[in-house]
Amino acid sequence: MTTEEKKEKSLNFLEEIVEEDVREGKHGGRVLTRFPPEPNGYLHIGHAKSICLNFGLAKKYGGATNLRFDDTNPVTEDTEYVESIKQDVRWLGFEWINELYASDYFDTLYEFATQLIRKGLAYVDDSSAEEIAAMKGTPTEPGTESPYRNRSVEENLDLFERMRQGEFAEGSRVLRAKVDMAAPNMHLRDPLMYRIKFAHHHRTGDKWKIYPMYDFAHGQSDSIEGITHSICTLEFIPHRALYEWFIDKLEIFPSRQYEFARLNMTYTVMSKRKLLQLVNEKHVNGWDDPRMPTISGLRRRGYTPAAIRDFCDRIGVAKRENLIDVGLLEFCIREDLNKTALRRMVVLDPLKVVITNFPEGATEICHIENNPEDLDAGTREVPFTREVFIEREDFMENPPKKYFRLAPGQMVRLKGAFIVRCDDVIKDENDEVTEVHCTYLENSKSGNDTSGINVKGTLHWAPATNALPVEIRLYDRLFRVEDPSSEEGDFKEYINPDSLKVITGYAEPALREAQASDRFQFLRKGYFCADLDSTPDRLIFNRTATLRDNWAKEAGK
RNA sequence: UGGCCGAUGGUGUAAUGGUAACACAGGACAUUUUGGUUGUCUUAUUCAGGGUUCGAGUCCUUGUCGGCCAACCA
Repeated sequence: MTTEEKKEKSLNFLEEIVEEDVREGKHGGRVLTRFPPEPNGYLHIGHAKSICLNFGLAKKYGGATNLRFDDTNPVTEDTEYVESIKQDVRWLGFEWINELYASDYFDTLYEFATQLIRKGLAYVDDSSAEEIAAMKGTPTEPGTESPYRNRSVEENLDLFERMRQGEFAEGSRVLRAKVDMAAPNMHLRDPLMYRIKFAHHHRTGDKWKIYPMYDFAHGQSDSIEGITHSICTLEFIPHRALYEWFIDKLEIFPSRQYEFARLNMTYTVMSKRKLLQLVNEKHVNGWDDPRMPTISGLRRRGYTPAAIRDFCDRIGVAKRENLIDVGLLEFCIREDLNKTALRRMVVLDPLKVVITNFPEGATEICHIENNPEDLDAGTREVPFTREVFIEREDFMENPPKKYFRLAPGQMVRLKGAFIVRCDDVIKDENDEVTEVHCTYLENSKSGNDTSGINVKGTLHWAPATNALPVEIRLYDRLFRVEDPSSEEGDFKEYINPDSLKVITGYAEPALREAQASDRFQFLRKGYFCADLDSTPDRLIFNRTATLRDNWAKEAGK
């Protein structure tokens, strides 16, 4: 992209805000963002949108980005997730300036809380969870004040300190902010700041018996780090008033929160809870199952970081709810791989073709380009023999009009080799075609074709004699419906039972070299990626995406 | 029936008071030794009514529709 084109692309609303802040010299023109995952699950494509936004915004305006783990709830969080998150962010191509943890601030946060108590803005409440919920009121009715709301500063300080010491049972007391029990915004009705939990924390161990809530951790963490623009999703809009209340009362660095609409995508689910369920209930084979919308799933499926970044760029950023067509993601990976993936020929559903006029035992070496989009990728050798496999669907005994493939009396080119004509069809007792007999045109070899014959169709093929069997995993969308979450009943009822088909394909010899995570275009079949479990003795390929298929559309009409 | 956020082609995103743009998807044609790629063309009176204005997708107002908010989750 030239600078001129870049300049012409209009800014999204967050870029406008940051650009104006920089122009006005807010915070001395400094921009610091943060990506704040909770380490309780794997990152998905929706997080990728947030990552691209946070890191992209900072980079564009000369700033930097912190990676901060929002680890304030020890019962759901784990270091396993910390590691996967770091790996995924790096794989996407981003580097943080600081690796931080909300738990690093537990001491400071405790001090902040006592400040609020001293100011008469926080109190220890002995009510039970049920009582607190009942006193909260409803969106249309104001709440009622807790009987513990007006304890003295001294008593609150004492009780809070004893909560920290672990003197009280879990759930017996909480620390609440004293805001406004009648506020129309429910989050302002004396929100909880701290709860008692005797849980082991993945970083602070057993040091703490009390843990801060999101609302008393996130904004303060932003402020401590000097985050200038704290970007989150729409559901946090009602939290913003509280975010600002704490910063105001504590008189700390004024980070600002901005909200954008999270990514939703067709034929999948995006909530961590639902993804966890798919994993736990074995509907998929783990977080990195290639059908999952997780970063690790997409990676295993064969997606490239560049394609995912391009996708995030194309979907844009706004504040309205959206449901992005998964077809756009597929477009992005096809566009990337079309330019870079080496071509190989693999027959997924073999039909034997005997070239009756080709000498038995003979081999004709064909030199075929590795990538027509990139001639620097060179060529490879493919041995042509008397017996080859073609795709079963590439032959029809009684073809419809406009069928350019093999049929009795019809001619096609075998890619990079010869033109062949179908002379005979061999069938078994069930009337199933078992073999097709052809003759080849000796003077039609690719590169020095003097036959003068032009054929409409070119088929991929593989030599049958020393065919290389490979395992192929054909992935399809995980759900049968566009938006499983909005359907009646349990979203799992809409799982696509055919989302994975495992077959054996027959490959040309050059594929033998494939290493795990190598990506290829299997000619006319799609993009495939050697699976993590693939070995030289047992090659396994995951289908990343099919090719566009205009014939399938035409035939389906 | 409280508060907040939003509404532009099938899907997304733009147009920042001056006559709806771009991408994907869909359709048509051309090119092609991948029915791939590529190229050209094509698909909208901006949720509805009222108002301000010479002029409104944009501002005001009312309504409609959608989303979010009453976890000791984040």
